[in-house]
Amino acid sequence: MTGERYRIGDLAKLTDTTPRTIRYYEEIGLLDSGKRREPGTHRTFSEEDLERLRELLRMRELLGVSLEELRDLMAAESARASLRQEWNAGIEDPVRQRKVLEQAAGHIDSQLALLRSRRDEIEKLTGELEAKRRRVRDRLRTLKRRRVSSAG
Amino acid sequence: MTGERYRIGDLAKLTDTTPRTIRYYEEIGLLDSGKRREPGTHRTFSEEDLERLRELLRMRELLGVSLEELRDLMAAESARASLRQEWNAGIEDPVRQRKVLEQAAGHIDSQLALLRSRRDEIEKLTGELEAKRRRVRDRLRTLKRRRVSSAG
DNA sequence: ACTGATTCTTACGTGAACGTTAGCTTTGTC
DNA sequence: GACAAAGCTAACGTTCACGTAAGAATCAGT
Repeated sequence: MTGERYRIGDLAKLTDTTPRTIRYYEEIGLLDSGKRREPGTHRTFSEEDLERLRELLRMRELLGVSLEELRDLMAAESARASLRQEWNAGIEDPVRQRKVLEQAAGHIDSQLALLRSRRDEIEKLTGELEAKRRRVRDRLRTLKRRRVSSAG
Repeated sequence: MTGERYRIGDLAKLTDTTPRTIRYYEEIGLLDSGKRREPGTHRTFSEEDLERLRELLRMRELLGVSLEELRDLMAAESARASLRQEWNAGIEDPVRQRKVLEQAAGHIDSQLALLRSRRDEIEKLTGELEAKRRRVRDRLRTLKRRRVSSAG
């Protein structure tokens, strides 16, 4: 019922990072795996923790944002996580649920906006580069013709 | 005929950076403005230098690559620049030209490949996020219906 | 030629994101 | 319960990409 539990080294291998990175992310508040840990014991991670870490690394890699920006960006997951916790604890206040869900939706929207603007910039640059490549290829063709005509 | 010449401060304002950054880029070999500079004189930049710097900053911002990777990626511009120099100097060896142009085309292609893969990753993540947003919105709707029916 | 603004080189400082080391404790296995 | 493997905290080290400061030189306008 509780599912598998990963140790920090396993998690590191699964996400292709290092234990140090994971501890650091916890240190700056990107992961809260340490919160419900009994004092004097090792860290343990759930499947959800794994997914969150994967998304963190992906966003970071793709958008090149700082870890601080990332913390704000990923607030949606935290909200959903806290909701799930309350859910599991049996606290089912619909007003509170609405609030959390709306917050999550907002965060997801801002993530989407960022992704879209980034994609647009990339496509613009792609178009410019394609034009540049056409120019280079044109000049290569011109060069070939000239060689042929001078050789003929 | 030689066109305008910018001083480092002007260039910095035009590209929204600082003189320090420009000197640093020259220091690590991203810009070669210092090459043809008379000893004991200030740096001076051409329109082409401006364009190259703009592209550098753009690629860096968009792809989040390190300055070292950027140097390899932008080798196309260097090749084209060297070709133009030879051109202006009257050296018009078609074999050499072909080589340089083909090299430039190759570099542009690798830039394009990187941009495309990046765009694909972004679109994949976008799709996943949109699905997630739909799930959140569905739950919000469910929540609203429940409130209405319990109030009715 | 003077002068104020800009630039020069050299060198040390800085923040982010970890790497590495040291000494100790916890965990899985026989 | 012994023992190796992995994890823990605390602290210092490192790299990248510049920032900042100092003192001298150069440049643009008069």
